[in-house]
Amino acid sequence: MSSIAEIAVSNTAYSFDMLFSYVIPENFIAECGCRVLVPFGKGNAHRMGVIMKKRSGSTAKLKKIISVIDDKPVLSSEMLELASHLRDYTFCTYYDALKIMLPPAMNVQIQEKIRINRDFTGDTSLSTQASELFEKLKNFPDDKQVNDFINSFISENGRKAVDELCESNAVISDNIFRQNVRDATMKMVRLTEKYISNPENFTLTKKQKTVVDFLEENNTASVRETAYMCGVTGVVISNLVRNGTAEYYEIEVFRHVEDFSEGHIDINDTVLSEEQQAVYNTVSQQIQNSKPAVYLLHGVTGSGKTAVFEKLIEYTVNSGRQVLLLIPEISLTPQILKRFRSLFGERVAVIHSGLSMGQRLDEYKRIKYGQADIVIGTRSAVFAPLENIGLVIMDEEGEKTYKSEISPRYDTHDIAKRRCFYHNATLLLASATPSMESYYLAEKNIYHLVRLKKRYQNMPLPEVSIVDMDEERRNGNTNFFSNKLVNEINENLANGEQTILLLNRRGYHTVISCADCSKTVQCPNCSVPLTYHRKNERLMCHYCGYSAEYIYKCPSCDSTRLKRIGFGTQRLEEELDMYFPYARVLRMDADTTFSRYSYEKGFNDFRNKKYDIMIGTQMIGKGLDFPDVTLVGVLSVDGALYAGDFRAYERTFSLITQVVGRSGRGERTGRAVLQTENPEHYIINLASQQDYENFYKEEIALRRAMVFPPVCDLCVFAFSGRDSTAVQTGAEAVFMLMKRKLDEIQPKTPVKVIRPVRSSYEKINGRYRWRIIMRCKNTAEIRGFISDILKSSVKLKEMKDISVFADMNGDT
DNA sequence: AGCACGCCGACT
DNA sequence: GTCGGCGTGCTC
Repeated sequence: MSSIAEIAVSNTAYSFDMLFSYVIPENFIAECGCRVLVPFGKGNAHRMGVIMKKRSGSTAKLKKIISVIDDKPVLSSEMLELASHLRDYTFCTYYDALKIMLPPAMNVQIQEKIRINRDFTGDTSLSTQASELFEKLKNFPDDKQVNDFINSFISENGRKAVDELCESNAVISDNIFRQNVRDATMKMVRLTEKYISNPENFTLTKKQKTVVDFLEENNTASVRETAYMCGVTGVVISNLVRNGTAEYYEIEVFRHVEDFSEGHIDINDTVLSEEQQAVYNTVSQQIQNSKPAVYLLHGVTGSGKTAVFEKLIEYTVNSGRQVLLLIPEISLTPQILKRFRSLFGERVAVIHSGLSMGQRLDEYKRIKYGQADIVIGTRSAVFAPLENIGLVIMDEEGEKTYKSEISPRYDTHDIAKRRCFYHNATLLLASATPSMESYYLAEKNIYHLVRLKKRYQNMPLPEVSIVDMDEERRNGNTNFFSNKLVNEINENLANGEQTILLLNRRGYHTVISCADCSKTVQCPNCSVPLTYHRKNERLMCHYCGYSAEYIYKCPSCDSTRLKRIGFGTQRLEEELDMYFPYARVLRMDADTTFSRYSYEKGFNDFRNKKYDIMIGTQMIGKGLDFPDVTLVGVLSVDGALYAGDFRAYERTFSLITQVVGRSGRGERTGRAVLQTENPEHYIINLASQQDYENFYKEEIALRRAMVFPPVCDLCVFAFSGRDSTAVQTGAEAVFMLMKRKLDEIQPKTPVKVIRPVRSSYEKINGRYRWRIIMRCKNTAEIRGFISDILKSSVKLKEMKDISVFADMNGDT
């Protein structure tokens, strides 16, 4: 008879996280995987928990479960086990690990409501504090006031007396579960009728006036957008609402997920080429074998990987098993969704962050109850509650969005692999530019490598020209556009063909620099320069959202000789105007990010040939399929090359390869123009030839020589805090601790700890950041060491007010 | 992270 | 004499 539950409790710190044992009261039905409510800590505050294990044993001194939330488990035993794994590998708490497996709507908040038992007839055994409290409570006329009083009583005196009253039944405690239902709406603001008819009745401050002017011009906008455009915080807007000038209302967003299908498409209309068929045969054979295996599909851009996926998915679901298709980012690949809904209809469930909580919950249920056997989604969809997986596909597997940057800091590859192992399923990783990690494992025959070498229908690869911008300058052209690129664009315009222009993000931003002291204007909260935004004529910080008015005087030396530098959007605009005055140009700005579906609209308009040229950053270079694009220009490929971290070459290669691959996907051969200051650079040359194999050879030699992943693992210990020297001191104290402990344990695999350094942006959001990088092998022993360090570092006095986390193989 | 217990200074 | 400061240790 098992009567004890081992429970993962919410809101524990990593330093004391463990499974806590509670008694399951006899009349409770509480299975593993059910959510429960438990008393926790000295104050017995109510907390959420999930039952991880059950056992029998002495129940002495254990607290009791208050209530069981689910009558059936919400998490399978596979998921519970996966949560423990996640905790061991990513150094998070049990509860954090469990939380990402559930849709956010299931992450309920508990609110305790206490009401008085009017039938209670006194109890002489009550302590004086409890009976005094009870006497006071009796004087309140309604439950609401009782509850309010008790809450303030608890915060002043603790819950001892209240619990006593609960125990003796003098008051009754109910737990209300509140779901975070901020569902699918966007907060909008508009001027009131009252203001519009009599504006003279209102007195406005300067900032309020800005907002009102903006609203008069635009009628209505989202609160976020209004704040952004006017350079104010939400407070100004809420003041306007309070004095009756403006009003809030809500509109529904993200509603378009349902209507994705464009009528039924028959999968039999998809005909595979010989090469595609060969890949299909190999992988489907493996799925039939029902043995866990990983395949790496390296297919050149435009080789028709999606068609192979479709056939494999059909094969898998026809054999009664389920499929998980993971994609790097949903807002850039709406066509994939459309396509799969049209092919497979209601069997497809979609999980991504753009859905409302209600929709996510619905999709989760459809998967859980077996109504959907094909799941498409981003990173977190790898935890979809499928119970009979046959195939997991990771499209564009080298994309960095597959690595979580927030706790739990997991890598989707690991989770997918583990789930495939559990389900005897096949994992198919696919990319035109596989990650070094995956290709390395394929080379070692741990993964099976399959290839698509030809473009679909044997279309040739784009013809790539590399333009030396240095030489261009020597010949007197100091503009952003080389003569070559201008000629190519003109040719496209004349032929009615489309062009994509790619800028690197760093250059795209304009920063303000002083001609006298040569300092840039910095964000007061973050150690990054403020960027100039053309749209609202303000200076903004991309890390913390700080916004300031445009300045004309250098903050350091008071000089007025300020200049805008960077790949000025302004100048770009002017040059576009000068060279291509009649072209229809679509700009996919970073500024547009606050309405993510404006991307989609933009892409659709571009696809429908409403524009001749599309300009944007990284994001337009990946995964999109525009059949009429025959020219791709990269204005400068250099920025990414010198990003400074060890993955810079890999990312540059991938970016160039992918963007060049956007060109010539329809019937006409594509061209690409790469502008660079380093025309001889091997990365650029290899990428222009789409020569992944040689890139890999060069790069792996480098990684071997320098001892970087994939030949070893890198664990980053990231420190942050409000005081800059305290963060450094904390990091140094932990560094000493690490050295000492390493000497003690003498690990079996080599470990090298590099002394603390400032993070590349030292200050973000007012917090200073330092890091320690550790070269190691990700073994159980090393993970134990990391966990131990994290737990013991919170006890160091130097670490007071400093937070630290460990990230295995994340960004350095 | 909270929360209680415990040991030293300024105050009616 | 006591109220309250925040150092220390624990959380089933």
